[in-house]
Amino acid sequence: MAGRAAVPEVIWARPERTGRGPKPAFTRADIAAAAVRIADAQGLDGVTMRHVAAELGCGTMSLYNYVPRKEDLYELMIDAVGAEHEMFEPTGDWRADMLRNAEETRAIMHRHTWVPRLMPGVFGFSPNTLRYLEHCLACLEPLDVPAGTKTELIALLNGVVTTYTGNEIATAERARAMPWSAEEENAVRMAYLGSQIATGAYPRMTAAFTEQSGPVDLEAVFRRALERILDAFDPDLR
Amino acid sequence: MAGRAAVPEVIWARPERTGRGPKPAFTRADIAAAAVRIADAQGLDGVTMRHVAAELGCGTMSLYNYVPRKEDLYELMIDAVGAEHEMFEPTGDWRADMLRNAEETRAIMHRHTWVPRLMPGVFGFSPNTLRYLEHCLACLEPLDVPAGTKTELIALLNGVVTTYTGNEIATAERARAMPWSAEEENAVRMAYLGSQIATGAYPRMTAAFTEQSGPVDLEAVFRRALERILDAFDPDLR
DNA sequence: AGCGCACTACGTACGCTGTACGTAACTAGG
DNA sequence: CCTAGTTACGTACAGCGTACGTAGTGCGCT
Repeated sequence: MAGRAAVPEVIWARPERTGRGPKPAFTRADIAAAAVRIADAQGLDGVTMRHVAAELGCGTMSLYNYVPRKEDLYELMIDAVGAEHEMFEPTGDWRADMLRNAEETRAIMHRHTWVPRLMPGVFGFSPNTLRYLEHCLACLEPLDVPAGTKTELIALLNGVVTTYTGNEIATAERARAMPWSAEEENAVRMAYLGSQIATGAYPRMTAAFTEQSGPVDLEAVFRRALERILDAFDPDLR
Repeated sequence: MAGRAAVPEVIWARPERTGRGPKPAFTRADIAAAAVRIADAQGLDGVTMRHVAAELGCGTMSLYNYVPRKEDLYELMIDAVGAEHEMFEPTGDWRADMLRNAEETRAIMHRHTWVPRLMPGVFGFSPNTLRYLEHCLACLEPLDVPAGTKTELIALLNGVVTTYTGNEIATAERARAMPWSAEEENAVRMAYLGSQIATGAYPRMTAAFTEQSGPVDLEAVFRRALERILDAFDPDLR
């Protein structure tokens, strides 16, 4: 009856230390940093409670004193890389500022390629997430639309950045970590795609594929997508 | 040296049966259907090789005759639900047609709530994915832009649909499956958010939050996002 | 016709995961 | 000073993906 309550927890709401008992050996930041280090070096699958504990030099189960569930560890990681955002002074040009924010997010994801895989699952408003949102709203100050619309712009832009950069990274990662080379992988997939196209069942796709010359420039596609989204919110263009 | 080659495989390129030996007990469609049934009933985490095999009534390792890696099972699943797309006759109104496609994708995802979680990882061009792309291109026939731009439109739209519907589902799922109620969860999160806002560190967020009255209508936000993206590609609006 | 081999079927086993639980050491508050 | 709340962490368990070995089956070739 007086057992531990089955109550939801937001890790950010839980105090970092409580005063009684031995002093905690680590801070939350230590733990996040260790997990990020592992994820950067070995990929997200290397982030296990055992590995993080070993990286910190403590027993596996000691981690659970700081992080009640593994999911919370992920939340710590996302918050940690959120600190890498440069919260620059808004210039007054909201389009340029938001583009800069987007490019920076993309750069962070390329530094920490596990971020896009983690983003969808992480929901909480961590401290650095809140700081970033506030910064985006500051950049959007000159934009004369309701606050709700600004929120929608930020969400749409962030979603697209995550999706696109995630794709870029997935494409690049498939090369690494596989026992075969990127060329082989591509060759096999393209051979299959070619065989499908050759059946004539997909005439329009065939046209689209043969029309394009050379490999797709993913970065250019990304930037065009950003511009288009900004266009869609720009009152000067309607 | 003459061991099994470490060569990439596209499951769709691998023939479904080869004529020699005993007849396979299942088709790929059987397996996909079983996996989808489990995922619908128990969630994606219920989809394990053991469970799928049990659902089919065969030994766990027999599954590996049909599906070399679990990842391929996921690809089968995505392809299976792709068959639920209605490939209607294009009306000539590309905006309306693409909106219909997007809404249908959203409906499919709400029927199979595990799809958004799986989408980012699945890369291959499965038969039904190809059919759907072809159908989208057919819908975009009246749109007078280069083929590459059409592809970008489709990708952007699909990405947004996945992201938004994934969010809708994640929000709804958090209520289920948790040992606490959605109200409790929300209360705790909102209490934390309120405490953060109360610090005054995020004035613009505070304004945005207090300005809005009532809960956010996620579906309306979704539809606005779609319209904006279509706007961005509409030559009649530039 | 009959042999051989490619294929299906599947039990066992291994290394790994998240984490529940119990116990020992430690320190701040009453 | 005592005691209650913490930290620390070893052990244990259920479950995962899948490598490997063996037995049975039936098509294709000689």
